[in-house]
Amino acid sequence: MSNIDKRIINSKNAIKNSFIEILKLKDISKITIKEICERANVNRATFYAHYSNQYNLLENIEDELFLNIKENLNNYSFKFDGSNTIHILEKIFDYIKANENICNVLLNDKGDIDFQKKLICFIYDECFSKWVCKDSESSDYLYSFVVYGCIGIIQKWFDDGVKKSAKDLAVMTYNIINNINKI
Amino acid sequence: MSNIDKRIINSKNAIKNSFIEILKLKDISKITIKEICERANVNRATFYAHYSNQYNLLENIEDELFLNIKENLNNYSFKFDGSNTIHILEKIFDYIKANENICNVLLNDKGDIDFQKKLICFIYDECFSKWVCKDSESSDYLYSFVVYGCIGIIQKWFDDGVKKSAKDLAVMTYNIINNINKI
DNA sequence: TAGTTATTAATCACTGTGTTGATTAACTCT
DNA sequence: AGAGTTAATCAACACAGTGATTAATAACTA
Repeated sequence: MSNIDKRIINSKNAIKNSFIEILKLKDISKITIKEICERANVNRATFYAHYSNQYNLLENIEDELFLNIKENLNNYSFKFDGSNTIHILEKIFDYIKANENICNVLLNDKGDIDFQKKLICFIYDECFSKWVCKDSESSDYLYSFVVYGCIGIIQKWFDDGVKKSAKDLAVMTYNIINNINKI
Repeated sequence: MSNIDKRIINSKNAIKNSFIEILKLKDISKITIKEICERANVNRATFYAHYSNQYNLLENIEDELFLNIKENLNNYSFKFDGSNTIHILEKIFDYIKANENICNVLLNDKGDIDFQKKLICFIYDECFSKWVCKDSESSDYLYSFVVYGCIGIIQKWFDDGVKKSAKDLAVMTYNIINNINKI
């Protein structure tokens, strides 16, 4: 998995870009390998050399984005102790906004909810769960409620054309979650 | 669209049951018309006489469930004024639990999120929105948060094996939403 | 029971799949 | 810059599922 060869990089990028564009137009289940390759000007055999199908390709793109978001957070020297949750949220939303083209496809209401869940769980675990008291009876349900609620907020954000600033969204999200956790 | 002919009823039921069973095992995009028909002991041409594809079939099943839930609510003479929200929620959850076989497939985390959204929006609009004050600035985001949050609760319910009673779930849901709306 | 109609089995052309082996082109490393 | 490596291409392949169409048959309604 060296991937230093320029040909590999080029092919993979062409395939990914083609796929993202088609994903804006139709559901992943309706996308064929054939049309991905035609748009990417890449032979079908080349696709199969790198990916097994469109779902595996999506998985690769999602993993990449997830890593990038994590890496981006590491650039800041945050303490994940609840003292600056709003700032962490703001940085994450900033990154998403800065990479709107791909994030829109992955995080809007047509995107992969499993990936969104994974992402939100990571954020929530980092930002909130450590300092939120746990009532064992209904805490699992509350957790599920909040995680899905956050997915709803982000999807709404994209539905709105990403007009709201990252900071505003961070403050709003923080307030809602903070209020809930007082139950 | 008379559907009085027993042959039609039988064919459609066989197809639906077969489909639901297969849907427990794999994603809808991986399901072929061929295998639905083989399991249903129905000719492929019969399938196409009633449905255009697996997605159209799912749509039919979803519409049917949605109607049934609404009809079920009409059996009770509720006032939708916020005075008995918990009881309405309980009846809905009761119905879902009573029809667990099909509801599990449609409402779990592998189910169709668009349908779940439609269902929750209906419930929320009936039970809550009429008597909740609207702050125009962030109310849309709050709405999206709550709707998705409720989806999360129901999915968690199924993930848990539907052990919690409908009443408990209703009370819990009511408390969370009620608390949020005080923001 | 007569008349209607849903279902069936057997076709059809077509599209996309995943793989293969030989050829060509592009890259890396010294 | 050149040798050796390897990725990409191309054509061909068998295969599976699609959606539609036919005539024959079976099951229904009234």
